[in-house]
Amino acid sequence: MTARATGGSAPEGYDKHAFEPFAVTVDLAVLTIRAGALDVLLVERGQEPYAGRWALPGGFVLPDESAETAARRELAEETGLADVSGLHLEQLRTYSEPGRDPRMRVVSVAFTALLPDAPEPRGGGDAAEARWRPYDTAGPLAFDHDRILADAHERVGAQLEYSCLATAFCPPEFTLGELQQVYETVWGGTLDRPNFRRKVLATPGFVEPVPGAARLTGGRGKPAALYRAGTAAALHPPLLRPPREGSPA
Amino acid sequence: MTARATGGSAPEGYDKHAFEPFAVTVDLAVLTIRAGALDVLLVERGQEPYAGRWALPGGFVLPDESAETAARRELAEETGLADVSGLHLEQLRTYSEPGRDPRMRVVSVAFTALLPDAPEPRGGGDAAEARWRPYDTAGPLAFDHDRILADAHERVGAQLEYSCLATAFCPPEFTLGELQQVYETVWGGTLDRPNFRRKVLATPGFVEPVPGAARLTGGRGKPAALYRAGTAAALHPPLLRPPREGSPA
DNA sequence: ACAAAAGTGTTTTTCTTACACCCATGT
DNA sequence: ACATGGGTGTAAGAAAAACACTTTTGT
Repeated sequence: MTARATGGSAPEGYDKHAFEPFAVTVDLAVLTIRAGALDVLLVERGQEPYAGRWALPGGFVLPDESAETAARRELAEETGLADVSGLHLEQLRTYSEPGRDPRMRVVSVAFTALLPDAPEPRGGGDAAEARWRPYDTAGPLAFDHDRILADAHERVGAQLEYSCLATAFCPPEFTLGELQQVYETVWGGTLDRPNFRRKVLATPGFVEPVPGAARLTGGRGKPAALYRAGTAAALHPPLLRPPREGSPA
Repeated sequence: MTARATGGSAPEGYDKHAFEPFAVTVDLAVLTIRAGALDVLLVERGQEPYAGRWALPGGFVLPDESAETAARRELAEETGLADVSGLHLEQLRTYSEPGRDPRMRVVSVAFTALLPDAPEPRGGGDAAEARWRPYDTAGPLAFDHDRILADAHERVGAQLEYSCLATAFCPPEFTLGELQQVYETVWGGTLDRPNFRRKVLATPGFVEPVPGAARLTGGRGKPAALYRAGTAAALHPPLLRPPREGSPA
């Protein structure tokens, strides 16, 4: 809905300052893969509450912004990247428990952002310190950010199954080995290389080969072919996570 | 994030009434299946803007409520159902475009709700009129509710593939034919009954048989066995939508 | 007897899986 | 030579799709 009286409790006259206001913010779970590990961007809090604790980057939605616009602005500020227009940014969900910020009523729209390479954050804005931290040892975070981060991880893991999202973790040109590493890092297991390769190449629009020559993978081994992200968004059929031991009947 | 100064634009002193407030509301896309068609709950607007137009039910989030709590309260008010505690309610996403309500800044957290049978809405609250409308002829709705409704439909359709959500459209005890109708109605096609049956029964925890006897389906035909919703939440492997003609390469 | 809906069986095809194996490069 | 990672092939098994067929009810 939008502003309209229901339930007999909400104002109809729109006296904009008569009722208890909600602050609306965005929180960002910015994920990347560095050295084969899933990392998350965190900022150190300077003041109470949770002073000295790490938190997800974020900030207020300004009066003329949508949450998406605010999220992209914050992403640029916190990472220090010049161009964030091509980066993957997606709404996760909204957190609105009354007590989640002890000071006032704050409703926060959370986003997940996926980055390919990972330059050290430039610590823009006024954030005391911004830094990449391994996902596994990120917590405990301020506020309800542990939960937000866990939700983000779960969502990204699920999206890898049925969307082409994995390419968002890769640079513009990448090898199939790098793409496979994305899956293995987020899912936390290993995949069969020949089968992974077949599935990816059999999905139209997932990746497309780059006409140029092959590249070294970092020294050893046969040079790998380069691919670009394709035009497809969905994966049909999906690339299912290998079933964990013990879960099936 | 939560209230914290970033980017140099947000207040740090928390003068709760000094800045332009955001109104926070919930919008509900309440879906059900009636007579083999997908129906959505709509309310008729009494005043401007969009007076006389149909809209999704919803309302303000009260100062001590989470968005989820507000959504369930609105659901009870608008449907007139005595007990909405068991009904499926899930956050869809948040809509925050600055111009989506011409009067003031309204950020709305949208939810999807799924109902089994469908009593005519009792028009609780102050909504002038509440009514079930076929999904296909629901629009055009007020505000950005066409978009919200379309997003809800897409989300529910996708969730049928990899979750046990379909049982939320069914009464406590149902036949496999009814369950199949849910899929066919939401997806808009036909499924092969023997194969559907096998897939459902092969998925542990999706449905479980009711010890009692068989029931008539409405007159003709062999009485069908009754099932209850199982304990599983996810569907492994998923029940994939039949690919539409023309989409695969 | 017939229509309608539930339920079972079977065959064909497709996809997944688990490997074995070769290729190209750096040390 | 050999370790390392890229890439190809293939045979066994599992799953999905298509369709024929039987069962049980109401009219």
